[in-house]
Amino acid sequence: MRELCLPAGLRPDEVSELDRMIQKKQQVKVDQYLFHEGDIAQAIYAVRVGSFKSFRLREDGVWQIVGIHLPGELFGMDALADQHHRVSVQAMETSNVCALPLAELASLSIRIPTLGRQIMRMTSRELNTSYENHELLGRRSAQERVALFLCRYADRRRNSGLKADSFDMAISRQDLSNYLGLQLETVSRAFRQLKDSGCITASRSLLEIKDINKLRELAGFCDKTTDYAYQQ
Amino acid sequence: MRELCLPAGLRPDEVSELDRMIQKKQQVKVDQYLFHEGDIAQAIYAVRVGSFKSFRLREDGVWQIVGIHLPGELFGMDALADQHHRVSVQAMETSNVCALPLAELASLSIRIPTLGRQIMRMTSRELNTSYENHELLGRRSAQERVALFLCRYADRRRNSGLKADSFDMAISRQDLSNYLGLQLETVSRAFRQLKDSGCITASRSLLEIKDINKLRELAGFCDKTTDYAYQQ
DNA sequence: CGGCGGCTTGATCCCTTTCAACTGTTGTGG
DNA sequence: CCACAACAGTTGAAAGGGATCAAGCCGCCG
Repeated sequence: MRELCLPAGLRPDEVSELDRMIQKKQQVKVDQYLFHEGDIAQAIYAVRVGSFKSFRLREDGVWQIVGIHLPGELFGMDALADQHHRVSVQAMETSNVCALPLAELASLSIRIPTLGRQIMRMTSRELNTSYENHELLGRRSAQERVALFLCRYADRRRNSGLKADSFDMAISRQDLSNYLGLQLETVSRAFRQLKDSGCITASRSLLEIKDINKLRELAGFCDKTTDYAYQQ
Repeated sequence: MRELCLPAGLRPDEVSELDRMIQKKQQVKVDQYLFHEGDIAQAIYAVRVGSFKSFRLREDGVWQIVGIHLPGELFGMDALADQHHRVSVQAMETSNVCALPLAELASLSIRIPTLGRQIMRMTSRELNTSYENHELLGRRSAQERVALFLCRYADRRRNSGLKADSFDMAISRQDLSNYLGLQLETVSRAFRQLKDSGCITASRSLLEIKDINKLRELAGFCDKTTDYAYQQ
């Protein structure tokens, strides 16, 4: 827990109190569900290792991925409105999460006001990410979407202290295309263009960013994420 | 303030304490800014009357509307992550808001824990709305987007206690098309199809929903918003 | 090795965009 | 009160980009 951003800003004794509260540091496998849409919420979750996807399912079986969660980020706050989850969450690779049980959270956040504010901050951050996704999907070409996604994905990895110029994307093309509102084949073609223009190399899942500036340019330059960095 | 959903769940004395805190009940005109992207946050806002749009601006002058706020809803929580607003907000018609100054909010929410939780709830709700927007933009035809937008817009009006079957949309076609990630002309044509199929009538800004079921059907049926209503 | 699944590539079609003209409404000033 | 400009929205025709359908490729695992 200590390496997560959640405890940032807490006093040492508060951190250890929080540490005791953490129900379990679960190990989860690929495709394992943390919870389903409609479930009564038990906890919110902090990613330690790996990555997760949030998605909504329609009656006709069509699903839409609406969020991706990397180490250091929180998810499950969708249920804080009415205790019901509005998305399902699945691990995209072998991962590791902390579950923060809601029951204990309520009492604890009275004793540690900073904790509640910290969760509020992380939720606000997730809201902004979702707003950015809206921007990503609104009136952008396929190439721009993919390039912009890669830029932001790399940025978020960097924020989480992970390698950002060469890494293994746990997201399948299937999931990525769904997330970006495109067809699988279209994403594949966009990758080809990016490869041909020399700003990335990509095999099945290993991605290498060769020229971040060119990538940003192809993304339709609009990334202000580093203008005023998130404080924690 | 009393008619807003924010005080719901508070004790009467807490409500009056909150009432005293409310800085001012501002009257705002069309296109008036509440704050700009990048601003240091002063407050979060509760809509009393009218409607607002949140949007992000790119360096090249292209903007993207990422949120719409109706009476009873809160906005400005985008700044709770790091005190900087990540969107700009403008009134879409003559409106009325309560500003909840952040400075006082911090101290007050310690005395009234319910208040903080209520704001958390509203933020979670906004997050879900944004997730729904992602779903709206991902792989949907123009007609589906417009129809689904109208369904949800009507639902949200109903939740706010406003007329939901016949009303005046303050959103211009320009803004609506931007929000939906479509071209102005495309939205116009989608409206025509919806009119021709008999589920709505629409003049410049007056909209009338004649057949909500047919509208839902054309939206590609996927609206689960009433499955488990938001508790307040 | 053989087969499966994930990904790539190609060819065609269709929906949305784009460009352009038009309609109708609002509002202003003579 | 009408003329006119300015603006918002509608409609049409043509072009382009992504979707769709269909093969083919390749890495992986039994």
